[in-house]
Amino acid sequence: MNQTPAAAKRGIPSKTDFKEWYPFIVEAAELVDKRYPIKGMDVWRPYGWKTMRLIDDLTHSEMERTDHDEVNFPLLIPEDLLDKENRLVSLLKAAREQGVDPSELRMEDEEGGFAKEVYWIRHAGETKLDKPMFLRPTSETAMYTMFPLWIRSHADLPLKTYQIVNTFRYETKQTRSFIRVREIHFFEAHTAHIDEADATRQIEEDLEIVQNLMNKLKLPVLVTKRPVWDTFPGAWYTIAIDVIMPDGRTLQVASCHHYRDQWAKAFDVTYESESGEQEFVHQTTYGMSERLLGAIVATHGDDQGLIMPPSVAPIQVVVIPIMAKKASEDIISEAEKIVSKLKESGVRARIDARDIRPGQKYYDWEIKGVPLRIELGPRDLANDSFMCARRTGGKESHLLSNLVSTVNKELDSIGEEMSKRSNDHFTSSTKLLPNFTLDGDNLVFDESIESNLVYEMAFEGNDAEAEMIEKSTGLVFLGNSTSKYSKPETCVMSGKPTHNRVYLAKTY
RNA sequence: GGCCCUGUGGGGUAGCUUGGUAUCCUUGUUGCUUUGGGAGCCAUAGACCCCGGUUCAAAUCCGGGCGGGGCCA
Repeated sequence: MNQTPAAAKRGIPSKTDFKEWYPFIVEAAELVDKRYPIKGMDVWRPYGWKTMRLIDDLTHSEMERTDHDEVNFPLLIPEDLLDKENRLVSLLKAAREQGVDPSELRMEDEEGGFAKEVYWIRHAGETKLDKPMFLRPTSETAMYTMFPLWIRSHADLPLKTYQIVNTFRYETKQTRSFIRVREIHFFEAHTAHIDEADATRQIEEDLEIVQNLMNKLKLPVLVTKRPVWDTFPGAWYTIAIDVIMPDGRTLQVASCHHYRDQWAKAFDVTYESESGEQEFVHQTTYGMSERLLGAIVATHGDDQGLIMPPSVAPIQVVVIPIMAKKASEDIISEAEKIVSKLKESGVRARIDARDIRPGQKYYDWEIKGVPLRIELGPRDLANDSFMCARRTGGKESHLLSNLVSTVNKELDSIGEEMSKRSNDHFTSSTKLLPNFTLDGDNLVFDESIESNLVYEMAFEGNDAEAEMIEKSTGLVFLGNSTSKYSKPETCVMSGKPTHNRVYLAKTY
């Protein structure tokens, strides 16, 4: 592909070569430093960490809005609690495979859950620990050990908690910054409810929160109920939120689990109802991670570097003084005034007064994706104006007297342009599954299946039919979309009328 | 989980087949020049992943570890 001179200068690969582009850009924009010598554990650099903190801020305020309380649990969990979880997961898995009610099965010791991907602590100094501990891969077991102590009566419900902490999973697969890591920057909300219906309402609230966040981050998403065979065994059902990456593969950026009372039974989380009975609570969880940042990088970036959504850009406006030999002090002091005015009005702005050529500065801030650049030189000063260059393209002069309102308008229009671009990509990446004929267990398609697209179809078939589709296309079922067909469509396999809109994709 | 490839200044690379003096670009620093509104030039700094083996001699060959990348289930 053609590279612009700017991209060639910095050695940025073309975004069409996403496998090269992504790892290059996360380091070149100084989000992370991958040179730390442990696989899957990158160092967050200030610019990347600030961005993540701003994303977390959006999460915090959504949690606040919906009356969740923040907690902070220990990183270490004793071994016996994992056994408890594993027994539960094995039991539920077995029940699902045999198609029976979990309560009819006995709990047996069997490997399951996260057992194979946890980091163990077996020594303290030279001393072997009597009770080994592990680093949390997620906090269900830690939290549900405490929930019974906190929940006594129906008046204690609903209990809505969350935390943003690091969790650890020993990934054996290839790791990728933000997308697959071993130390995860994890958001997890855990709630307990009086009954199944109230837990279901919680899931609905979670999905509303997801929509609010994604609107701010300018990320269009697929919301699907995962197929049974792909649901976490501890969950009754899972709703997942996926972003379509530039190569057409999907990335799961959030998920909500409805646990019903399955975990409550394993951890004995009960409350006394109004009628004085001991009842099990119904629980949900909602999780997200730095994958959100990965999705932002991948979705919005271009051949020149990142483009940060104004809502989470650590620097929304950078002011570049264009010096002239005689007037440079005037120009710098005027540029500083602009920055402080913007800061007062709540805009994240900074000056770049380094003694290097302006062109170099432009490259630096473009690669970091600063949405708006203000240039201030002698010509502008003479006209009481400033130059405004959008990272999404375009550059105009505006009057200094309208500084704050102009900047806010420009930031809004950058956000709109980003939405438009990401929606266009989303729309053009989704296609109806082509017609096919059956040849034994194999589907023969009229048109070839593109690996860089997400396919949509009406589906009401069984697991065997789903497997045939997966094998023939090389894609996997994301699940049933939460936005169903308004009128019944014909199932591609069984021919039955159905409202189920199903998505197929290659996944990360 | 299985198989394959790979590791050279801060970043990207040549050299490895056939063992002996490490190449070029970029970045950093310094200086010059330029109409400081997306320049050019001088000088300078900086590297063979780690441990072991073979050898007079290892970036190069062999083994292991760690790191990186790819493919399959």
